[in-house]
Amino acid sequence: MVTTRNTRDDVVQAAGRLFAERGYHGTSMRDLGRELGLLGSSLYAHVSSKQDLLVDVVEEGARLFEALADAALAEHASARGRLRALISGHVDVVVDNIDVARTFLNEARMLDDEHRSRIVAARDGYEEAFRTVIAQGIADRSFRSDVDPKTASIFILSILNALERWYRTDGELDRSDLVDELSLFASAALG
Amino acid sequence: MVTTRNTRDDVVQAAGRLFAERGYHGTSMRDLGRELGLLGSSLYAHVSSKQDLLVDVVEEGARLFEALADAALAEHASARGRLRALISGHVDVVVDNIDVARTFLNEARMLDDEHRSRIVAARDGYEEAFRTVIAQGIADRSFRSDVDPKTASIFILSILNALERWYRTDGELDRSDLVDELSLFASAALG
DNA sequence: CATAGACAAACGAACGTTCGTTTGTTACGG
DNA sequence: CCGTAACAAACGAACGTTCGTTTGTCTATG
Repeated sequence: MVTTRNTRDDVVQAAGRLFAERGYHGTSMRDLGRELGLLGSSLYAHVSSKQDLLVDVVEEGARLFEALADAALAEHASARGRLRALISGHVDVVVDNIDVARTFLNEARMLDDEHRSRIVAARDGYEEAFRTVIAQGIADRSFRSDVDPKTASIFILSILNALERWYRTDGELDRSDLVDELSLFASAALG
Repeated sequence: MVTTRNTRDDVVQAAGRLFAERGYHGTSMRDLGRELGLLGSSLYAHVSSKQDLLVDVVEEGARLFEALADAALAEHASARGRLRALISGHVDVVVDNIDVARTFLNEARMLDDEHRSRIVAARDGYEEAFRTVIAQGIADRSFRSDVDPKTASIFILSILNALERWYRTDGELDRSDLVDELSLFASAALG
């Protein structure tokens, strides 16, 4: 018997998995218990409410994306370098934390008002990183002058945020090919 | 008192609105009844189950996208013309049927296996229209030869499918400006 | 033209089930 | 042996759905 007892992190991770697959409202505490081999009521030894679990998963997602943006901007100076780092980092976050990313992207709206507004702010900040980098590239003539940084950043983020809907690590396209395709597409679009 | 009685279409439309806003599992029959000024139980004079409502809304979405793709391909011959028609038509469908589109895009996975596979097939067919048009443009040298029609079609559709998440008719960007921005971006990306 | 019958829409109460959560108790690991 | 993880049972509320009945409207017939 190598089975150990469950920790809070086990519970949060399993919650992320089920929230990603079935949605927050499509997942019951008993479902989650079954996933971990225990009763639904036993989960309350680890968390104080179902909503708490959603908060934990979504805020972890927010932290991952914020950290990636900070690192990308710190480690690169040119607009093209920064954009590629944002894209590559985003792919890493989604591929390595698929359940957290899916829950962050699709279930954050189920949060109560207070927590949701914090997440919306984080998301806005993340989008701003893209917008700023694109504006930088327009200013230094790396990118075309007729692109609108606001819509262009939304478009590129739309592509990145949709990855969770179709990209699977066991498909034909490996991670670095995906980053290449994404960077090529974005680069061409920005001129 | 100008109140009239509700029809089945009223119920389906209200269901689309709530499913889009709160998700299928986040909407109860009593919520839906309240939206129409009736009791939850009264809805069963119009539909036979909650799942039926989801089927109705999602299949309407599938019909709208299929019809748009057929029209775009029939009315244009060139790759660029067809792509712009696909984009413009997609924007029309999303803007004019926002609740249906959101439910189609986000809640179709809540369908039972049988209905869901029909919807997945419809979605695949829709994506194929984009892929074929891009391949056509590569073949006749309208587009760059180093774009992959498969990933490019996914990327463009990712942008279009994300519209429901941010585009609002009361914002700064009107519909034709949006279509221009989208077409410009896609055109530039494809070379 | 009046009226009885058919019909659709809605009600209100209740069904059995599941929901999130609480409580009290037991067992196991450090 | 203490503390935490888990159990088992139970709570009240909400869930989707069914039932018998009422209401209002349209239509066919006498």
